Order: sequence, then structure tokens, then C-alpha cells
Amino acid sequence: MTRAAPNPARRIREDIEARIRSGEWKPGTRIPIEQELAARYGCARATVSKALGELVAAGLVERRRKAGSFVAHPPVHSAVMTVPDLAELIAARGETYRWEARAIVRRKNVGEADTLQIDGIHFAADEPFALERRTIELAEVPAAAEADFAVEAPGTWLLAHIPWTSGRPVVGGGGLPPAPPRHRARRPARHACPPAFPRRSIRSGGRVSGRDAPARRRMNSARYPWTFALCPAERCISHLLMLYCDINTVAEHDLVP
Amino acid sequence: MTRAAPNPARRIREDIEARIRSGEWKPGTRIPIEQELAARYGCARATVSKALGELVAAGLVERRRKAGSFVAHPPVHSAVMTVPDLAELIAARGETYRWEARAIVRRKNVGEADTLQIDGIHFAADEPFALERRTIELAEVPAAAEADFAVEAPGTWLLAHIPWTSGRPVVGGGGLPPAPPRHRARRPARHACPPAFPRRSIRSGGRVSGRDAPARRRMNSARYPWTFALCPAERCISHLLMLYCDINTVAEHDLVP
DNA sequence: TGCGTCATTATGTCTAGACATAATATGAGG
DNA sequence: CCTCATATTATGTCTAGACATAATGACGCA
Repeated sequence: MTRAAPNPARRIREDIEARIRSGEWKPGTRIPIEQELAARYGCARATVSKALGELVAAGLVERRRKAGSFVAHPPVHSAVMTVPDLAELIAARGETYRWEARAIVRRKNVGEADTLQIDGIHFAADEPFALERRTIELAEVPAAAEADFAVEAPGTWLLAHIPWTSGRPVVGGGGLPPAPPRHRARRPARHACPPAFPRRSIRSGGRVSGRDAPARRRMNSARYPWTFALCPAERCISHLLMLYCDINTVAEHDLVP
Repeated sequence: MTRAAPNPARRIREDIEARIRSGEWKPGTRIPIEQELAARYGCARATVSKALGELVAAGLVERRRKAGSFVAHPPVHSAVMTVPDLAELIAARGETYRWEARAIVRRKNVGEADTLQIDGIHFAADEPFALERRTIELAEVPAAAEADFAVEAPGTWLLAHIPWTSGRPVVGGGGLPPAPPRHRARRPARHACPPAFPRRSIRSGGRVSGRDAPARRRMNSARYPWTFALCPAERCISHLLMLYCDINTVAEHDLVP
């Protein structure tokens, strides 16, 4: 620890990050205040603040005014996933890529905007390896109505025609609703607890029910592995269902409209 | 555009971000130099630099010394995925969660460290909804040898025992190798091209072969939808295969050791 | 007990200026 | 046409100081 680094901010950041990842500083642990860190590392407070800010961005640290900086509680589980451009990925392996559209349907939804639904198959070396069902909101991407998805895969087309399509895609497990990005057990504010939860300075017993009644719906037993919704900003423009399964065993049976 | 914001850095950031997301500034477009932006927004250059730094972190902007700042080229495709703690997710729906281990096997691999392989089923409201096959590197997580995975699901155990397990999970599509986080067509340096690619000041024709010979291996036709590898830092400690399919149709057939 | 006020504390952000550094353009000399 | 050295440019980072702000504890009053 505290090894040489190109610049102070980076050194501080890596130093603290190492302590957190190693478990030396456990979630909830209070990190020394910025002035002390600045003195310890021999730099300005702004430099320490910058380092801590990066750790906040990385989700490793939480900061609260007056309270201080703390090691963050790990998110329940999150993953960064890369869904590469299939054509490019296959090409990089030296195999030929091919897209074959099976069905292109324009749906007129009562009270809602039209959608375009495209079913097709991705081939690598002339062997199918993925089924795709893509739904595109025509209200959001009117140009898609003119596109020829018999020739070009929807993903390829979207990537080329939507600025920053990849802005904020939302992913959910099949049948399961997307979970909140972060979830943490919330306890009623108690005075002696580690300062991990913000406490308003209320001394009256502001009653907060521990849980709201959950909507008790039956879960749709998931037939599909993963579904993706591509959203550039907040609006959902496209919805993707991808089956990376052995195509011969699932094709006809699962892809019912 | 240029609407009021709590602080200058944020205003600049949002202003530029809006232009990028709207497509007004397309990928490769040069962003005015920091001094000019500082003058335009009436603030110090450090403030502009901070705003641009955040946009770099968000992947919207690229900066190069001497060259300037540019609107980044969108990544091929990336998504942020949330894989919630199943037990918690089910509980939130008001249904009972149950884990049932089916097989726990310790594998001795020649020349490599032992691994623990756990197969099991996740139930919600006494109905199976996911199969899990988890492989844990015992060299990385020796404590896992003592854990009772008949009682506790591996994911739950890992989340509780590994500090920052969720650090940097790597996800790949079934059968497909994880793709590089970013890929971009690389052109030979030419003088008049938009300055999107770093150019060394070589005037000689430093010969660069357009592509290196790809390893031509047959792709393993993917039977499984997604596999996850949990890596706290760089080391891979656990490997997860999850089938969110209708369990009755895939169970016995697919889960061969 | 309950409520408002105030001082304290640690973070949040900004500024003006400085120096470092990488990438590039230019020119000298072969 | 090539190579090397040099100047230029725009970013990268830091500093010291300043003021703003949110959260909190302490205190006094009803």
C-alpha cells in the first residue's frame, strides 16, 4: 500500500480502493476526513476530494456533508455486460456472419403507437447461433419504418441510425421485472447505529411503515433468458429478446407471437 | 439549452451532453477548447475541465492532449445489467423463496486448483424458476469449502463472504467469448481525416497490416443463455451459469456435467 | 416534551494561476 | 524523401484559498 503512483490523486484513490477491496475497511467504515488525508498524503484538500469523488462515482464510497465519507455498502449485485455487435464479433473470429429475417410484422396497438416486430436468426459460419425478436417503437424511431430488416439486422441498423443508442439500456431477466439499481436494507433511524443512513434531525417518532404491501402477482415463469430494452435517454425505443440457445430445440416452440 | 443549473460545472456538462445525445454534435465532432468554453460560460478552465472529465467517464467524450476534446464514438454496444439477489427479489414480491441444491461436486483438476461445482434450483412460491450451476475457484475462496451450499445458495453466500464481490463481474453470451469493451475500426493514419484517431507524426509509411490472422476455431454452438464470471479485482473466483427457462423442458437434458 | 435558532463541522464547488505532458507541426539537415 | 530536433498547443493535474451548503448537536424558550 501507499506505493508510488504517477500523481497524488491517483495514489490516494488506489490506496483507499485497495483497502476497501481487501476488506481492511469494511462497508460502513468511516474514512478519515479530507483535511487529515490531505495532511497525511501531503497534498491539497481538493486533491483528496477529487480522489474521493472518483470513488463515489465507482460506487465504492459514500459521502455526506458534515457526516464524512464512508465505505459504501456493496450493491446487491450488479454487472456490466457487453453485448457486442454480433456481426463484428463473428467477423473477428474469422467466420462469416449472416442475418436472416424470418418475420417482420407491424403491429397496430389500440391507443398506443405502432411497433415493428422483427424475428430473425443470426448465423456464424452458416450455423445458427442466436434467435432475435426485436420490437421497435415507431413513434420513437419513425425512420425504422423505411429500413429493410430483411437485409440488415435491427441491432446493426439501430446502432448506425440512433445517436447514442447505447445511452442507458435497461436489462431484465426473463419474466422478472427490472430491479432497482441498488437496494439496501433500510432500518428505522436509531441513534447509535453506524452513520450509514441519513438521519434527519427529527426527534419525534415520524412513523414509517417498514414495508409497503407488495403487489402479490404470480410470477410469469420465465421462458426467455434475457430481455433488453434500449433507451437512449428516458424513452424506450426498442426491445430485444435474444435466445442464445441451441436453435433446433427451441425455435418453433418458443417464438410464438 | 444553456438553462439554469445549480452549478456551472453541471450546467456545462449537461449542455454538452444534450448536444451529443441530440445528435447536434456527432461522433468525431471537435468540442471547443477549454479556454473558449470557459470564456463562453464565464468560469475558470478547471471547471470546464471537470465537466469534460465527467463526460469522459461517462464515455461520451474523448480527450487528447494537444488535439482537443471530441465527441466519442458510441461503443459497439454495452449494457448495464442488474442481477439482483434472487432471495431478496422474490421476497419483495411477497412470495416465498427457496433454494434446493441438487449436486455439489468437488473437482480436482490436473495442474489446476480444485473447484467446487454446485447445481441447484431456485424456487419462488414453491415453483422452480431458475437453474443454477455455479463453479467456485477454491484457490481464490478457500472458505467456500466449509460452506454448506445445501442450505444457502452460492450467490447469497458469496455476497456475504467476499468483500466487494460485485467489483467487476464479467459477462459473456453463451458460448461466445467476452468481447473487448470497445472496438473501433482502425484506419491507417492519413493526414486529412477527422482527428478521431491518434496520429503519430510519422510521414513514412509505417506499415501496419490491416488485420492479424484470426484464430479460426469453431464456435461452440451456445446451449446456455448467459454465463457470468464474478471477479473481485482481476482474479476470477466464481463462474455462474443461470438458466431462466421453463425448468421442466430443459432440466435433465441440459445440465449434464 | 416540543420547537425554533444557532454554531459547528465536513463536504461541495469554484477560482486563478502554475507547471507538467503528450501530440502535433515545423524546419533543418541529410 | 527521410530523420531528427524544436516549438507550439491543448489537455492533465495540482495548489491555496474562498465561500456555499447540508446535517447535526446544543441551547433556550414555551
